[in-house]
Amino acid sequence: MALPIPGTPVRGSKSGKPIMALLDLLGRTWALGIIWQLRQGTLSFSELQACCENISPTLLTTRLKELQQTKLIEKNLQGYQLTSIGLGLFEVISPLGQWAKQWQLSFEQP
Amino acid sequence: MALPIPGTPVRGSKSGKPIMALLDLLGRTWALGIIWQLRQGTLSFSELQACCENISPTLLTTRLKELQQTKLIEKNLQGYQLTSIGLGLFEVISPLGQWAKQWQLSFEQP
DNA sequence: AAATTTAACTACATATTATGTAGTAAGCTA
DNA sequence: TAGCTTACTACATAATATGTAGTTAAATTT
Repeated sequence: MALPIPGTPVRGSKSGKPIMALLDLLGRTWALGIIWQLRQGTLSFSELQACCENISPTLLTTRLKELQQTKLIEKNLQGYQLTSIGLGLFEVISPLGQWAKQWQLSFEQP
Repeated sequence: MALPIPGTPVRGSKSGKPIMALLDLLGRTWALGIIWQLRQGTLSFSELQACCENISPTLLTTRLKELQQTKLIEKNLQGYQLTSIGLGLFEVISPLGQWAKQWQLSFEQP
């Protein structure tokens, strides 16, 4: 699938509205999970693979490339880390952790 | 794929950490897009289909069921709307709209 | 009331993505 | 140099998504 670069046509928006590009990118399997796992620093390819419940190396390679090309992560000598842009994204989505705990309660106390 | 209910094993976490269930759910094609489109009220099946760049009816049906079962959306006479839980989720992710605009700038001014 | 239209789906064949195993390449380690 | 380890790539199989063509039921028109 074509990379969802904001400003270009993506799934969900021929106009390339940046939010649509973002939702396309984050909606791809494991993309959010990878960003979440990198929140505390660098992880190597195999560490990421382990963190992400043994995501297949094929898909991990694909997602890492996409996230690099969209400037959310970058590679360093030790592995992969969030860029400053990616860190900014994580800060936006980090409240999801707390929200998810509340969500869980609605299944336990129906 | 099994529904990602927090507290049960999901892709990414055998322990069923609620954040992992959430990332699994939101990482499915169009799930985030559907939530985003419902932010301003009720949309019918066909309105959603149109909003989501002609998502296939098969997949829209599947996602609507998943999002209902995970309590994020509900059906009413006019169509589908966010539940109060789903609205809470939208409020958490709504800053993505503004963030995406900043993200776009990094592609225009490299 | 019968026929037509419309909205909301479902079925299914095709196409695209993801998985999982195996293998390759490059850089240490002994 | 021979054997590890890490980081991938290749590829066959399996799971998902798409797109077209129905089907069903309710509303509207005639």
